[in-house]
Amino acid sequence: MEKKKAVSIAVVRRLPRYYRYLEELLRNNITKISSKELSDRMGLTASQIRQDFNCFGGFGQQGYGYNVELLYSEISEILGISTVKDAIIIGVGNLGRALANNRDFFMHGFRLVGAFDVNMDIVGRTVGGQTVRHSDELEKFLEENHVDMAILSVPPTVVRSMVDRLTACGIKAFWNFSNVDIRIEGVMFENVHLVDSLMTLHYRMLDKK
Amino acid sequence: MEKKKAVSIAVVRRLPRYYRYLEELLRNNITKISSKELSDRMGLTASQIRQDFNCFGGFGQQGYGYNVELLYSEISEILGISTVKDAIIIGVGNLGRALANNRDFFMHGFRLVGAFDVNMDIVGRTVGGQTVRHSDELEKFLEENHVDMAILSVPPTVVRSMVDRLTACGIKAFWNFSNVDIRIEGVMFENVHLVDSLMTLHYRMLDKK
DNA sequence: TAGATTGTTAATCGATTAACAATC
DNA sequence: TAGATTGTTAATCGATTAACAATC
Repeated sequence: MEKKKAVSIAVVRRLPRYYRYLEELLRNNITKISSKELSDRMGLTASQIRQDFNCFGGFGQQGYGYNVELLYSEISEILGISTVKDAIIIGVGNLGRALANNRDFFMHGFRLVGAFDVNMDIVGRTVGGQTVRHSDELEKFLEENHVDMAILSVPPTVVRSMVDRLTACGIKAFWNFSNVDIRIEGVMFENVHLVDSLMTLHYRMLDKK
Repeated sequence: MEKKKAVSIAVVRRLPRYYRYLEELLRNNITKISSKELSDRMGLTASQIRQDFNCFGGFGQQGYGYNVELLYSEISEILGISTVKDAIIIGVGNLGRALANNRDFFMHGFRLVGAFDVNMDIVGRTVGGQTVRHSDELEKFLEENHVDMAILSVPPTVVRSMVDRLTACGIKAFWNFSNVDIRIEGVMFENVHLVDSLMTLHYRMLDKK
């Protein structure tokens, strides 16, 4: 019925970027933009931009270009910004705290509904508007509350068992900062492997010289 | 002379992953592995693994497979782990502090040699073994010290001017957390756009249902 | 209407996968 | 030697770019 050949991951990963650039255009009161002009700003080809947008429908007008406001709202719609999903954070160390306290992360389709840690010095503190609970309470919490996604900022050694517990409770999406790859059928992992990113940069710096 | 057709970015981004998996094999005292076996563990094809390694040379042995220790040391060599580069961090808010204090990030080819912020509440504190300096001292510091790379964890509004100042002082590599894209000829940006990552996850979660 | 720019089909390019001869 | 598995060439697949007819 709504079959139209799945949108490739390459396209999906460009969507937030389009969203950002359109946001900026709006801020600057630019009402109209052509694929050529946008491609210059973003460092893409005009052709790619038109191809990308046409995965979702024809948002432009021949001879004119794209209406920025319309395009922005279409892309917001596609990204589903207005559909708020419930997230919890597991591991409230330095990184976890930074993530939980960053309002920016929770203005784009997610809200934080819980925070967990095993460290008794941290349990009871407040991060991102949530009182940190002990990880032992996880199963009980998940039984009583609706949660769509879990942020993983725990040490690599405990990730696997944590993911097992969470998936057992029905969690099917993870924003994973643990630098460990996990693949489970039907479960979605968005990995942010910071060490990998850093090593890639390092390699490219050597390469350059 | 050492011309052999540049290694594609897709391959480069897999290198740290190979490195991680090989590290784990070593930890488990596994001395030998075939491309097939590694491909099962990593969720790649054996063919891709052999292609990837052969961008850098033949590390295997027909009929046997790969010696884990040798392969690990070759990949370490390729990634240049032992060549330590000097990094500074600009912006020591929640995220900047988490990055600076994470020893893990500075055990893979980088060391932190300076930290800067404009907030007087933060200037003078210690993060990642460095006393936070005021950003006004940046140019003087860069004149007197060798710096290869700058970590950008400042608000989006000030990134551009900060990058301009840093590139004017000769910095040619950035680990960029600011969620702003900057492109400058001859300057390398490794972007970690956390909000983009989160929005991508959000989209994929909607898509699923 | 003429000019501009889209939507879309076709061509190209690059990356992944398959196949197999080389060889340990 | 026979079996296994690499290194490497060829085939396939998918994503990007180019081209152009449709149309505002």
